[in-house]
Amino acid sequence: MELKPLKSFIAVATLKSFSAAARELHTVQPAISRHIAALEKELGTLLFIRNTRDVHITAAGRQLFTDATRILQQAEEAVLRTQKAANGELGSLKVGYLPSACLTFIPDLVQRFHSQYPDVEISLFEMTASEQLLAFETNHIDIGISRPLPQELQTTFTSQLLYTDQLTLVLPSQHALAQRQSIRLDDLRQEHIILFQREEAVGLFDSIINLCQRHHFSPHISAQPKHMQTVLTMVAAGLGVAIAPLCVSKLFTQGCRFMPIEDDHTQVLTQMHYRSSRLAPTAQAFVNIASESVPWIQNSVQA
Amino acid sequence: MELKPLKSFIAVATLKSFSAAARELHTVQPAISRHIAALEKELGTLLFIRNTRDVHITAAGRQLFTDATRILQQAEEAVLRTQKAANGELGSLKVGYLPSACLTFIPDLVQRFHSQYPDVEISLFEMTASEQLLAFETNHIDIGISRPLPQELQTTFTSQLLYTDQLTLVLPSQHALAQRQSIRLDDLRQEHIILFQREEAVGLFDSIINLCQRHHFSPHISAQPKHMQTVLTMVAAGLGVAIAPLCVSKLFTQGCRFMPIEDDHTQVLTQMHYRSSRLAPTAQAFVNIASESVPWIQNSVQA
DNA sequence: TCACAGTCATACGGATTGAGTATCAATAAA
DNA sequence: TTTATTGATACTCAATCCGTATGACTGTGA
Repeated sequence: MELKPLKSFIAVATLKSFSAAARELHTVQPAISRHIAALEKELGTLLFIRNTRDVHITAAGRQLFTDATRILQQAEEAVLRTQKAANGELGSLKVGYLPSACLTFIPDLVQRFHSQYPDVEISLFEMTASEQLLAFETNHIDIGISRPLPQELQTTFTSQLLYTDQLTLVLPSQHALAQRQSIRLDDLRQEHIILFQREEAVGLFDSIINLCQRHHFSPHISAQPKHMQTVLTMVAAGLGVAIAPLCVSKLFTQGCRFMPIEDDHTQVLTQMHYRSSRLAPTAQAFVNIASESVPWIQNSVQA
Repeated sequence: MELKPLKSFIAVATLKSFSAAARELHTVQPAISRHIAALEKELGTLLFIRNTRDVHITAAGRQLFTDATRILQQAEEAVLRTQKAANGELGSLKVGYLPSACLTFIPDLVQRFHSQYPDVEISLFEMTASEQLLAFETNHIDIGISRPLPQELQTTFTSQLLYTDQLTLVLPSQHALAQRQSIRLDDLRQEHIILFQREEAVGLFDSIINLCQRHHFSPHISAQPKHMQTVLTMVAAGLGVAIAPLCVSKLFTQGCRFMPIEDDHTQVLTQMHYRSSRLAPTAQAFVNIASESVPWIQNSVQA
């Protein structure tokens, strides 16, 4: 069964006339007759009872009419939906992100996207950087937001800057240094330093280590949690001090004190990553929206 | 858009291979390539990303896949449904019937039909005979069950006997004759007779009149209700006596007494009627079931 | 490294399909 | 009765679509 004969059938059923149906479909009456005859042969049933003057639909024809109408409508809709999917206006989108770096802007960014692409089902996943890489492998996310990726991944992934942050010192409230307005790196030589796990941000981790080395000390690293919130919790517990992106101050910070580091100007980057090849149209749409939003994101983070 | 290319598309999407799809569809690979190319041209989008080694579906292709699958399935189902409709196994059926004549067997008959034709939506309408004729005109019923039709309608309608009943006398319980075991027509010369409206059963009405005339009296007809229940109510109210089919004894009969008429052997027929031309398949199915059920109906009425 | 096997795309020829023309039979209206 | 219109049918021709042959490309295995 093909759709063209079904269109003829619907025209005949609607207009109750083979000739009129032919005129409507910009063809000739014998073509319509053949379409109907072919359908009737395929179905083994009369669809119309026609003498040369009147055309009456049969019970079988009535049934086919309802089905054929729906089928043709769905065929039309399928075309539109496929085209929308190609434009990223329809489909699904899965985004993984570092909560510590994204909590301030992700809700608004997603809302922006949703208002412009209401038919895209967007799924959000809080993930560490290494979880994101795993999720890329298994196609569980289309887009990941985290720190810059290690060198060797920068060919398979494309990255785009969302905002830049600075480093801050995080001390326990009761710490001896906690009353100062700012601090210098040299002051930290004797401190136990709590750093996040290296895999979560290789570049940042290494540049912090380098920073210490430039000030002629190797930090006493007492733990490497995966989650920034854990870093803060450990600081609050008095287990050490942390050097972390300032954005962590948006997390639960009870018992922590944040203090600028005078002699550091490290730029901490938050980037959006996606596979360089075969970017889903919905993901492309998200990338566009996010790119447009960069100035606004930078603002919202500093506020 | 036609269905054949969609079938090719689904095969390719399923097997992730043009060649394999061709084998599955008993055709050759270039045909598949052309189908996909045609779809892609019509939709203005790539459906697959293929190098000569791998075939990957695109987001647009994924969307089309879900839609196309549904469309093809519905096309198959449409064929089956249309054929079922042609066999009377699917559709609707509207039956009008005289409640007084049918109450005893209609529920079971409908249940028989429904168990054999579960996908037919059957509608029941209590109707007088004249209401049935009107309903036939406006296609509100396919089948009517009532008394034999007047002669002039017996060409446009086909009728089939369901059961035969006999006449009975209905008297008020307090009537002078109410204590007798049976009665003869001659005994009724002085009685006011309540008869149903002539249009509701022309033949029966006239044969009752003739019956009286053969016994040399014209009945004093005091009213002609359309509904048999009204006849009984009027008898119970003492407004007269009635001659009616025995089946009315299944109605609400308080205040009425039924009495055989010794010298009458009139056969009261209950028939199923339908238009001689263009009988809906569902109606044909019902007619068949009803025909098979005739012996059983006859029994159920006499019980 | 190279030949091979298997992929999809493309070009071409032929068969099939399908549309359009002409015409017929039937029927309602004039 | 005539006329106009309907749907069915026969026929012709054109478009389409299939199948074959072939090419370009790429993993695979020797």
